[in-house]
Amino acid sequence: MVISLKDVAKRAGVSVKTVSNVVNGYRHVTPATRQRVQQVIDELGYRPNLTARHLRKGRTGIIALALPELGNPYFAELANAVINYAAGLDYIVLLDPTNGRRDQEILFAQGFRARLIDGLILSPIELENEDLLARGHDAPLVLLGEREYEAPHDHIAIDNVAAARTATQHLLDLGRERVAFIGARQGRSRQPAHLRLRGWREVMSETAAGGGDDLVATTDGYGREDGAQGMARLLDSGAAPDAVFCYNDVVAIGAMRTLAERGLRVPEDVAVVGFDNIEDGRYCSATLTTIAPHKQAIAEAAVDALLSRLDGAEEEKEAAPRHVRPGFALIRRESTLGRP
Amino acid sequence: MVISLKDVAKRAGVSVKTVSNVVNGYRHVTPATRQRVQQVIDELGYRPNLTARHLRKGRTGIIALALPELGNPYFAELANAVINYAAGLDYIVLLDPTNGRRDQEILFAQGFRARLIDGLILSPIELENEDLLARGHDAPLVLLGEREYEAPHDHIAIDNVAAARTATQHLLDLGRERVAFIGARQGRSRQPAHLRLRGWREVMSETAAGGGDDLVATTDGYGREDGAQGMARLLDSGAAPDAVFCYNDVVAIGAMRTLAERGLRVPEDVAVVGFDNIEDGRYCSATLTTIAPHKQAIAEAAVDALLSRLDGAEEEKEAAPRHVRPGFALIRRESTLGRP
DNA sequence: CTGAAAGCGCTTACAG
DNA sequence: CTGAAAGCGCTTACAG
Repeated sequence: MVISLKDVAKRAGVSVKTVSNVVNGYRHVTPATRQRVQQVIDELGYRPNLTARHLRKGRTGIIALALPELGNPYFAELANAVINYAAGLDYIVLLDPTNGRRDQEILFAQGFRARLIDGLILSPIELENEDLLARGHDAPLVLLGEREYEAPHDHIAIDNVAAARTATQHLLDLGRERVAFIGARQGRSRQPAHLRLRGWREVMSETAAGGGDDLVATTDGYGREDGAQGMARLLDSGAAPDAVFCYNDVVAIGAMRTLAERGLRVPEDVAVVGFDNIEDGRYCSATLTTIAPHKQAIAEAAVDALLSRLDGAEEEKEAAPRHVRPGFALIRRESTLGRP
Repeated sequence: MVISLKDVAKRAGVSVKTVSNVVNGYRHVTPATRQRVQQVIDELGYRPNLTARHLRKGRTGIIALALPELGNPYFAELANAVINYAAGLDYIVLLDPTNGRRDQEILFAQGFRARLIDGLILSPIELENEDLLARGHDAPLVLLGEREYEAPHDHIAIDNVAAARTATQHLLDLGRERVAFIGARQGRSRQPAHLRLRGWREVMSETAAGGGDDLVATTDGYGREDGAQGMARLLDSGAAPDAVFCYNDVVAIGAMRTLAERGLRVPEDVAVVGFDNIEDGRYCSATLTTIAPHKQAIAEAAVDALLSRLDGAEEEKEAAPRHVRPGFALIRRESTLGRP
C-alpha cells in the first residue's frame, strides 16, 4: 500500500500542511512537532510522490540532454559531466540519443515530453534552422556545438575554425607539408565538420600543398570505421599525406588503425591530430595529439545557461540569446612527436 | 500560456473526455468529432501534460538505469542498447551514474525517486546483500552483472567463471605458459572481478605456472590507468608473463599501452585477452581478443524482466526471481594471433 | 458515442 | 506556528 501525506498527517495528529512543511524542511515548525512527524514518516516509510509534486509545482526538476549517441566517448564523457554537474544543482538529467537523425532532433526541439522536462540541451547534427523556428515555444532550449542557427537560443560552442587552424598549423610547424583532413561530411554546410574543414583550408591554402580537395577525405559518419576508410581512400588516391588532421578522436583512431595495417608509422611517416581529447587517446600505441575542448566548462555553461532561464531573475530569463565560447587547448602527444 | 484539455474541449465544443479519447487514440469517437478535435489541438498547439497523466495513472513509463559510469565504453554501449530497446516499448530511461559508490547504489536500491520511476535496473559494484534486504519494497528492481545476492530480485548476468576459463584456456592453447591476470579488486569477494579471477585460477592451477598470486595484479579500479599500472607491476615483479587475461577491455588497453612503452610486442612477447568487446578493441594497434558478452541480449533481458513485473500478467508479476544468463563468445583478434 | 464529476497526492495562498 | 480547502491537468468509472 502506498503511503500519502494524508496518512502521515492522520497518524501524527497534524494537518497535511505541517507534514509537508517537515518533508520540505521549512522552518516555522516546532521541534516537538517536527520530531513527531519525522518519526511517523520513518515508521510508515513514507516517500513523497514526485509526480504529484511535479504537477502541483508545474516543474519537474528534470532537464533533457539530447545527444547523437553514447557510442562516441566524447558524448559519453560530456553526458557524464552534465549529469554530475546538474545533480549538484538538484536537477535530474534525462539522456536521449537522437542517433543524429533529423526527425529525432526535430521531435526534441519541438517540445517532445512536454512538461515532463523543464528544459532541453540539444546537440544537433542534422537539424535545420527552419525546424527551430517552427518550435511551439515551449521549455527553454540550449544548443550545443557550433552550428550557425538564426533561431534565438542560447548556444554553447568552442571556436571550431580557430581550433582547426591551431591543429593544422601545429602539423605544419612540425615540418609536414602535405597535411590532409578526414571527416567532412557531405551535404549540409553548417555543421562543425565544415567549420573544422574551413579552418584547415584557411591554413593550408597558404602553403605549397594548397587547401584543395585532393587532401580531403569526406566521410559519411564520424565513427572509427569512417576514419579507417577515409585514411585508406587518402592513401589509395596517391595524395601521399605526411600528416592528417581528423574531425575527431575516434576518426583519428580509425585512421591510425589503417596506417598500422599499411605498415606506416605514426608519427614518423604520418603525424596525426584528433579532436575531443577522449580518454582513449592517451592509450593508443602512439598516444594521440588532440584538440581538447574544455568539456567540463561546456557542460557547466550549458546547464548554467538553461538554469538561468529556468530559475534566474526575470531580466536573466528574458535576456537576449547568449553565445558562450568555452576554450580549447592543443594537447601534444606522441602522434605528433618531432622537432618544435 | 499553457493549453489544457479543458481549453481544447471548450473550443471544440465537446467534453474533456472526448478530447482525452482523441489524444489517446481510443476508438468510439466519430470521425467527424475526432477531426474537429484534432484541428483544435493543432490550432492551439496543445500538448498533453505528462506529469498530470503520471499522477493520475500512477505510472510514469520511466525506468531508471543505474550504472557505475559512462566513461567505460562498455556501460555507454549497454546504456545505448537499453535506451533504444526501451524506447521501442514506449519506456523512457533515466540514466543514473552511481560512480560505483555504495552510498549512491543504496540510494537507488532503496527507492530513490519514488513514483517518478516505475522500476529500476541496477548494476552494482559495492552494494551489499544487507542493503538490498533493507529495501522498503518499492518499484521492481532488476540486478545487472554477476553478484551473489540472496535478495529476491531478477538477475541478468553472463557466467563470469566460465567466460574467464574460456579466455585463460585460449591463452594456454596458444602455447603460453605464464598467463597473468589483471584486475581483481581487493576487498569484497562477490564481485564479478573475483569470479573472473576464480575462473583464471581454476584453469591455471592445473598448469606448471600454477594459479598463485605472483601472476595476479590486483587493481583498485577498472579503468585504463589501472590496467597500465597493473601491467607495470607485473613486469617489475619479475613474474615474466607471456600472456595476460584482463578484467575488461579498458584494463587491457591500459596494459597494452604499458607493454608498448616497455618495448614488448603484442602478441609476440605477451598475448592479451580482454573482456566486454567494446568497439575500441577493434582499433588498437594490435586489435584486441576479447570475451564478448551478448550486450543486446543483456539489455533486452533486463528490460523484459522489468517490464514483465510491471505490465505482465498477474502470475508473471508474482513469479519467483529469475536468473537470466545471456551467452558470451570469445572473439579472436590480433592480440592472440598464433598457432591454434 | 459523449458528458459531468471524482480523485491521483501534492503545495500554497488564505485564515486564524 | 498550524489547519481547511482549492487546484495543478489529467483519466476513468459511472451514467446516459
